[in-house]
Amino acid sequence: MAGRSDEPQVIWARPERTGRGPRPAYSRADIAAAAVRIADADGMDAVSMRRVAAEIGCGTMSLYNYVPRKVDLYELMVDHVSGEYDLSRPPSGDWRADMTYLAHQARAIMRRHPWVVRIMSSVHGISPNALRCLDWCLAALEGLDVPPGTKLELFGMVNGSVMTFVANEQAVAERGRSAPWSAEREQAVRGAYLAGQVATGAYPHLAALFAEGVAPEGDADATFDRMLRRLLDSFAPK
Amino acid sequence: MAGRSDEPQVIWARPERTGRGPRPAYSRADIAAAAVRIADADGMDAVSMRRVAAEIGCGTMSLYNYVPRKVDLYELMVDHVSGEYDLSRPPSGDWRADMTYLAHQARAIMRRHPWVVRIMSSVHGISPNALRCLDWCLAALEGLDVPPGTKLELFGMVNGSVMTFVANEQAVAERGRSAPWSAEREQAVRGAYLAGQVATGAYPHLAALFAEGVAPEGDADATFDRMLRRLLDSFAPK
DNA sequence: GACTACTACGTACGCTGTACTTAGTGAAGG
DNA sequence: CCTTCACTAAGTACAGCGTACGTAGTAGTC
Repeated sequence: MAGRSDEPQVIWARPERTGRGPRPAYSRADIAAAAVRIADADGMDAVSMRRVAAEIGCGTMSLYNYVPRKVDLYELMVDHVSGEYDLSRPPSGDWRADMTYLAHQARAIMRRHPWVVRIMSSVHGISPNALRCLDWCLAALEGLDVPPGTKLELFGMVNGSVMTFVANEQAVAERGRSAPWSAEREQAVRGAYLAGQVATGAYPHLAALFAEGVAPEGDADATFDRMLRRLLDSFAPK
Repeated sequence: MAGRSDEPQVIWARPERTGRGPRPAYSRADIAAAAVRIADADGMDAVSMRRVAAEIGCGTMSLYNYVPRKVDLYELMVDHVSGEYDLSRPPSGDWRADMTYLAHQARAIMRRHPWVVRIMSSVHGISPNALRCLDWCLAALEGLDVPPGTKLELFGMVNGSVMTFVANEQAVAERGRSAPWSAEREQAVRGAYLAGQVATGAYPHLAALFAEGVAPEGDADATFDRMLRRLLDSFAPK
């Protein structure tokens, strides 16, 4: 019977193996890896239960023995790529540097697996690799003299801000990719629309910004670091 | 023919009425209102093209004359609720207070329409009401002496952070709602799982946090304001 | 009045998540 | 050792999705 209703809702609270009956043919790691492979190759929309089952080589419904619901598959996927954090070296003692190190890795992971940002919000954040990451973070913040709750807030805000930032980056990058014509053409249409709206006079301050020639916003990496530095400073103003 | 491929990808760049042919029977506002009504009542998953079409009283495929793709419906929905921002009074002159005012409204809107956070990331942010909001924000930031690009960054970070915060709030609230048993039971299972993981000794610093008795995190409103204050301070440290 | 862009609508296709059923397997308890 | 039964594996089926496409009718433009 698939998806028993007296099971915990969180997949991590389910033991992977109960010890009774035949040995499961696949591991959670196998399944996660397969799903990640599909998402990397063909995008998140290509990740269906059927497709993942086919990828690991079992029947569609057999997959439900391992993954009771689709969202649990998301859990596995996010945990799997969270394993890409390199936390082998212990924190340096400079918590700002350590948090920056962590944030840069988070951004790198999200760039390597763009689909992560789409499913991250539906994930519980208590998967093994999430806890591993949190623990390293707490170690890094040992020297920071703030209440424990604030450390969790810091962790959450850094993660959230990185996600928001990358989501914006992706949105900008995506703008044209799906256009039937070239990206430039679509960008031009957007620009023309915006210019038209501004020209109506309904948005005077936005018009002023445009007239002033809004900054070319420079390097994305620089903007990212600036954002991050601001955020960290806000927790311990010097 | 529905969904012509030589049309702009952004619905806002499409005129609502071209002047040729029969007068459209419905307006974008009608459609947006209908979709919002459904989402408010039965959740985002209930918002399908069929259901929206039925709600406004037309055939399913007729809706595609107004809304070429599903994501465009999202645009209409987000713009519609963005109309709930009260920007009737001009900015006060105190940009921190004004941004706080804006952020509180954003949070209120997302609490009134929980589904917004799920679709907000797939939206372009150049809808009429988004521009109206941005313009008010720019007016509020007139007194802040930073480059124009930084003002846009501030707007983006505030919006993004509010979204992240509310998404977390919702995730916590949702944790138990979908459980077959009571929310407490599920919470207990989660807690037991976490305790078990911590007890393995794999997460020493997390264990220390638990042992120390992690702060009960107090009022969510207070946490929100603290987060916001930090963010604003990070743009203009006093 | 002819033309033509537009609205309106129904049918149909391929896909989704997953409830339910049946059969077989192998470790645990007596 | 043998019975028991929780477990794995798989297939079938269903309700619903987004939307491509074709057809018919309508109302502004030349």
